[in-house]
Amino acid sequence: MILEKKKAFNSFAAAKGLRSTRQRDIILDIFLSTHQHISVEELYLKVKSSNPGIGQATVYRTLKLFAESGLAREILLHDGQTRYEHVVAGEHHDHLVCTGCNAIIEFEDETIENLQKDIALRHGFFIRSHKLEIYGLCSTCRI
Amino acid sequence: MILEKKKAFNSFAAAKGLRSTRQRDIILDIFLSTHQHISVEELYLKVKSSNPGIGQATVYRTLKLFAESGLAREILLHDGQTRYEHVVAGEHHDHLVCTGCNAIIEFEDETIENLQKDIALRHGFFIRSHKLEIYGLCSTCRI
DNA sequence: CTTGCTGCAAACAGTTTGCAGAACT
DNA sequence: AGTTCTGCAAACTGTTTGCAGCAAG
Repeated sequence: MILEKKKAFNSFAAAKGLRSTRQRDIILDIFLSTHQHISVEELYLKVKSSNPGIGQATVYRTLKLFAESGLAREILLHDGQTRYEHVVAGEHHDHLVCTGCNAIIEFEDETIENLQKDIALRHGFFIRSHKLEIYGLCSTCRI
Repeated sequence: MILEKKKAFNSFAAAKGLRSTRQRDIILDIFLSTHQHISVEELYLKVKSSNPGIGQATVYRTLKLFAESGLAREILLHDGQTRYEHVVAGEHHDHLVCTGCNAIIEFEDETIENLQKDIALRHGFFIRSHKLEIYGLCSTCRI
């Protein structure tokens, strides 16, 4: 599945006339090996630890490309950092964000997705994407 | 209703031992007179036009107070500015955000709210607040 | 009179950009 | 060879903070 994602990005890159570079490969590998919701800074540190030569700006630029290619999605929480999560084709998950321990629990609910489509339809709105975040306390922190 | 909100803020201020100042009154008045989703910068410009002496830092600080008092809510869209919206007790609305013209359409859907409660229950999660944003093109921009 | 609040400017954090050299095709 | 990409550092943007003076209680 990681291989598929790499192929997907390569097609995107080819279609846009982008070059295949060592840095992009490395950053893609590391991004794909991470868990969800990594911040640019976190990813940059990971990248730097195995590849000290790679600059922060490249990581920023590359993540933007990933987002553009549909491989990743930018998410904004309330900590002042842009985070990126993996996009899994045909699947969309939303987040329960614990304000106690910052844990993020993912969930998916088809009914909610369908209701959103109804709402959009009612407003003549064409949906590109959406984001649902529920803030509160997880089972551990609520005690 | 504006008066009620002022009273609510004054109780909050009193409870926290905050002082009542000319600046906070002015900023509160202007905030309450605005429409939804105003950015700090926008509000600051409004404030400055009628009260040139008031500084930007005060506006930032005061809006944070409003959020803390439950009168306003911070929202993050993808334009790099923190915005504040009015909190209406017992009501919660979500947003359709047009990426074409930046229009924001509000909606409310009780079914979605209830589904969220179900999901939270299933995960042992205690909900404090939530945020649902649907991105796409509004009826004008999709043409 | 005491303490909190304000305005200013400087500091800050995250992100973007200009540019010269390196790397891909 | 011709372009795109990279790394660096500087620039930028939105926001926060330190501090001296001002104002509320």
